[in-house]
Parts: sequence; structure tokens; C-alpha cells
Amino acid sequence: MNIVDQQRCVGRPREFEEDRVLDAAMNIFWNQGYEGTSLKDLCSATGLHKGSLYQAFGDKHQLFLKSLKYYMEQSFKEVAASAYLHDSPMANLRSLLKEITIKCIEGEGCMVINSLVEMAPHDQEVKQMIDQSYAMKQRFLTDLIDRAQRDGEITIKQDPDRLAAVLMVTLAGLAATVKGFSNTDHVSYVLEDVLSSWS
Amino acid sequence: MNIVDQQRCVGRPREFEEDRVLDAAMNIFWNQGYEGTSLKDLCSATGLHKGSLYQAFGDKHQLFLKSLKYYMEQSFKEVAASAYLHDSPMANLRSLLKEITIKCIEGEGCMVINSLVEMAPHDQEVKQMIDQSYAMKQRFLTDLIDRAQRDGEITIKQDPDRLAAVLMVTLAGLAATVKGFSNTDHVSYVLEDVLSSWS
DNA sequence: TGTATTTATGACCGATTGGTAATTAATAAA
DNA sequence: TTTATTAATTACCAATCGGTCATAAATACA
Repeated sequence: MNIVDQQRCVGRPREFEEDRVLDAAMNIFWNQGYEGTSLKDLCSATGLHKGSLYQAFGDKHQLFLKSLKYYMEQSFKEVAASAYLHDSPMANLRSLLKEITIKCIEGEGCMVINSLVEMAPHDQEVKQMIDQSYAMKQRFLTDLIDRAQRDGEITIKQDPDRLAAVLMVTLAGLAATVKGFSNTDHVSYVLEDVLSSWS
Repeated sequence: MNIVDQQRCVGRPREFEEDRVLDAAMNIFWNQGYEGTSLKDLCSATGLHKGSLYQAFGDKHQLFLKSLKYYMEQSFKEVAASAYLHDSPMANLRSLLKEITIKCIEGEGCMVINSLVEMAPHDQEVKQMIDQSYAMKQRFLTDLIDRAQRDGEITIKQDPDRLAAVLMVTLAGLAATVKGFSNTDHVSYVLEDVLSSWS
């Protein structure tokens, strides 16, 4: 009856940590795509046999959805912190975009954008998940931009929502573009350049 | 021996036009991706049996490369004309970007960006093709921007090459973003907004 | 020591995958 | 009319696909 300590204690115990498996699945979906990843790939990436995979996470599509959700949570956590480092909204916006750019280059793209391009038009569930995270991120940016405008750090007269839309599209473009270039120098300044054209 | 009239005239004549087949293949690759398109899909899209498909275009990968090349040629033709409508470089730039935006929304994305995201990291041939067209397009934009700057229509002091890079990334972002939204109003102003922040 | 319950494993499934090869059909040239 | 050549069609192939199921193993509880 102990609600807090409700660990699963009946039957054979699991030999894997759920998050480790999700992380492995996420990584292989991230760089091979959904169609490009077979169950065999998933098994060798996670170390689980397909039987276990199905029992624990459902079929390939469900596993993908869970991996994508995991990616969204992790990547947002990793990056959002850099929007609270400074006092000035503009400085926070800058460091946030810088951080996103770095992560994007390191990871050779973004799983959300990959999934958007590959799946969103034909997969309602993926589309919905991306829609939600997109809206949330855009609000996040709108808020920063709005405050930067009030503080006079952004002088351009333009609806913060539209400026945020510009950033969102540029970020999507960044995630797509890095997949084609070994030398990412050109692309790493793009977000800075956009920002600097606003003041 | 007639070099000009060198039509294939030995053996059974073909019952299809090569470009019609390429167009059909292009369209299905365009909206299903490479891995997401099976030979069966290609056969029903083109109306050819796989034997004929192989004989005429090689295997799936070769057919894809030819479809991508066809897409690049056609889409560039369709759009480039709008960069020569006016006298002012800025007006030409505007109408070019407007036209690209419209086509991108109509076509629910861009086959080059789709292929970049899905294939470029693991397919050297695709990557090279995209690299080339990317460089060409960027030069095209750089030239327009450079002239607009000289004419004083773009007042921002920034290397035309870097501004062109911003546009290229934004365009890539547009192509990715439209795949997730049924209502594309928000996104259709992004390129205008970027341009307007330059003057 | 059973018994119930959950997990791990691997054999197994039909369907589909990309790809080949043999056969038939249609044409031009001899 | 025969022959060479090319295209269309289809039967066929091994391999892989996503997915299921029966069985063995590991634990808690009675």
C-alpha cells in the first residue's frame, strides 16, 4: 500500500534501465531516421532482443514516439538553462541561441527537425508532438524578445511573435543545413547575424 | 551516321517518355522520401514494371539520383525567372524569395531539403549533388545582395556572403517548417521579415 | 518447496524488400 | 522473311522486414 515505494517487485526483475534503452533508441533514430532504422538496428543499439523491446515499449512506432519525447525533454533541459544566465533578456537570448547552435552542430542536426521532415506529413501523432513543442519553444522565444524590446536592446519595430517565428524558422534551417556540411563555420554565425540585424 | 537525328531506332521502341517517368518518380520520392518509397510505389507511380525501370534507369538509388537532379533543374528553372523581372536588385530579390516561398508552400516542402536531412549524412553522392546546388544558389543570392547593397537598397553593413548564408539557412528552415503546418500563414512572411530587417 | 508473475531469449511467421533472369513482343536492317 | 536488337512482362530469388509466440529463467510470495 506504500504509494511512494511502488517499485515493481513481482516476477523476474528487469535487466536494463528504461532511460538507457530510450537513449540508445533515440540516438539511432536520430541519425538514421524512422524508416532507415530496422528492429535489428534497434536491438544491437539497445542490447535488447526484440521480444523484450516489444514487451517493454510496444512496437517500433510506439518506441519511436517515446524516443522522440525523450529527445524533446532532454534537449530542452540541456539548452533552456542558458536562457537564465544573465540579467539582460538580450544576453539570455544570445546565449540560448549560441547554445542551441553548438548542440545542433555537435549532434549533426536535431531529431525533431529530422522527424518533422520525414514523418510529420504522414504521421499525425508525430505531427502533434512536434506542434506542441514548437508552440512552446516559440512562446519561450517570444517572451525573451518581448522583454528585450521593452528594454530597448532590440530596436526593430516588429511584433515579437513574428520575430520569434523568424528565429524558429532559422533554427529549423540550421538543423537541416548542418547535415550537409563537414565544415560548419559558415553556418555557426547565422543566428548571431539575424539577431544583430535587429538592433 | 546522322549525328543530329541520332534517335534510338534499333529494336522495340520505348512506350514511355523518360521525363514523364522521372517526374513521377521525383514526386513520390519528394513526398515519401527515399527509404519510405518502395519499388512497388515507384512502379505504380510511373506505370512501369520494375524490369523496365531497372533497364532504363538502373537500381533504386540511381533512379533517385536522377530524380533529384531532375528536381533541381526543374525547380531552379521555375523560380529563377522571377529574379529578372525588375530593374532594382532588391525588387528582384524580393520577388525571387516570394516565389520560392510560394512554391515551397504549394509543394509542401522541398525535395533537396528532404534529401539533405534524410540522406546527406550517409550518402556521399547525394551530399555532393546538394553541395553543388547549394553553392550555386548561394552565389546567386550573394550577387543580388551585393548589388542591392551598392544601390543602397540594403543598408545593413554586412558581408553579402554572410547575408546570403542567412537567406539560405532561412530558406532551408522554411522548407522544413512547412511540413508541419496546415496553416502556413505564419511562415509565409518570414523571408519578407528577414529582408525588411536589412534596410 | 511449490506457485504466481514477470522478463529474457530465440525460434518462427507471413509479407515485403530490392533485385535478376528468362520469355515474349515489337521494331529496323539485311 | 529472316535476323539483330531493344523493350515489356512476369516468374522468381534470397534477404530482410516488423511482429508473435512458446519456452526458459529469475524473482516474490505462500
